[in-house]
Amino acid sequence: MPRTSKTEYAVLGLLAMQPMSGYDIKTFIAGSIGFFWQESYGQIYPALKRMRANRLVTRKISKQKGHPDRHIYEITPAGRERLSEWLAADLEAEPVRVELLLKMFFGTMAPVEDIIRNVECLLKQQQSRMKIFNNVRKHEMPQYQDLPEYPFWLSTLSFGEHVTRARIRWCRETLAWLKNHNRKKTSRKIRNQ
Amino acid sequence: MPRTSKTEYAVLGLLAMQPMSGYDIKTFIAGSIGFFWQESYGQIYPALKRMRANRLVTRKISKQKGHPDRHIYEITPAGRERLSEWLAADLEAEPVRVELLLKMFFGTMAPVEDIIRNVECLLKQQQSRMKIFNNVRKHEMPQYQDLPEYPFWLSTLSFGEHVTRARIRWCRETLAWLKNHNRKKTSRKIRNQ
DNA sequence: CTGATCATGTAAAAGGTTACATGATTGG
DNA sequence: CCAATCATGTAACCTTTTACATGATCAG
Repeated sequence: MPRTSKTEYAVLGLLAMQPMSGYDIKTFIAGSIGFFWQESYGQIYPALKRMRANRLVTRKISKQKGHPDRHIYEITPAGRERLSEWLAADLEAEPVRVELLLKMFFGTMAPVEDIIRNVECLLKQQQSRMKIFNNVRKHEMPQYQDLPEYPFWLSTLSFGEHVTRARIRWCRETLAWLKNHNRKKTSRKIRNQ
Repeated sequence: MPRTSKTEYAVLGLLAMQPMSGYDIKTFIAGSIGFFWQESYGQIYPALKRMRANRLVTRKISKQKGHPDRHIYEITPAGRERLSEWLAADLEAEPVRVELLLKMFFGTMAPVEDIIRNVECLLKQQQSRMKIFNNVRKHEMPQYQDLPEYPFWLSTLSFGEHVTRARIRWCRETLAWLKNHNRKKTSRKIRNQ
């Protein structure tokens, strides 16, 4: 089991759905799995090159007038094999880095207002995420209802909703005590004057 | 506002608590913020070197018998300034990559058993995380109760609990339908024989 | 006429992990 | 006696982002 980069698995998976160009892959990712996975051209094109050299994909060139040629990549049986191996393999624990929690941990080193602003910032990020999820669930998901992929796609959305909801709740709770904390300090200051 | 690497902020924050060696920093991180932040020696030592060159920290050498000398780093006023700037700065949106969701998205390309195993794997990871949180909350946190840092440290723990609980719930829900899905397919197979 | 979209890629830089090199002490 | 702990750091490697280079078309 050769340890291929995760980018290659993402690309193989998409190509297993249908043949695509590097450009298509980028656009497709942004419009579907973008909320939990992203890739840049600097990753996609070299990955396609490597995988072609390793016979996991083949390439066809489709000429166009005006626009540059499209390089269409197709997955090979060896590519599907590699994809299956990865899908069957056990999940490794992923390291996480949450910058806001680092700031919270050092919370006493800054004015409470700064920490409040940071938590509010996370809250806004998560709320706008939630709005997107709501929209996708109502207006985009129904069109896939009859595909066999539908329940799997829905489950990725559901994961996003669960985690985002949890983060929003934490932000609200945290803001409540931070503001209380702030109020107490302020009134103490006033008393001391 | 020069954009320093996040490692430097983590290190500055720890040094603002007390002077430490690179080794101490590594050990401290593992035993406190390890669940949302990790650093390797390959990051810490070069960061200390850079920051010393930039006068954000100073170094004292403490001789020991038997063991190698300890290089104790102390934060400077310029270092505290840099730390404050970061604490006050707005949070940037962080890109995320969740490998399990990538697998879920391609769920129809693998036997359901493989997907089930993956979700169970995540569930186990999250459950063992939750056990650690429970332990920390009951047996480690109380000793810090009177420190001004206490509520901030507790809030980082609470974040972990919220998100982990959400992920555990998602795993349970997802396993329920995956197993149902599997049962239906199996019985169909049996009928077709 | 200006900026977005279509379309390919490369190169440099940043960020991070793992392995290496060194070597005494301490606990099982 | 062997493995872990203490303690410093570097080097090679892998991954990822951002900037660059090129250039036509199309919508406002």
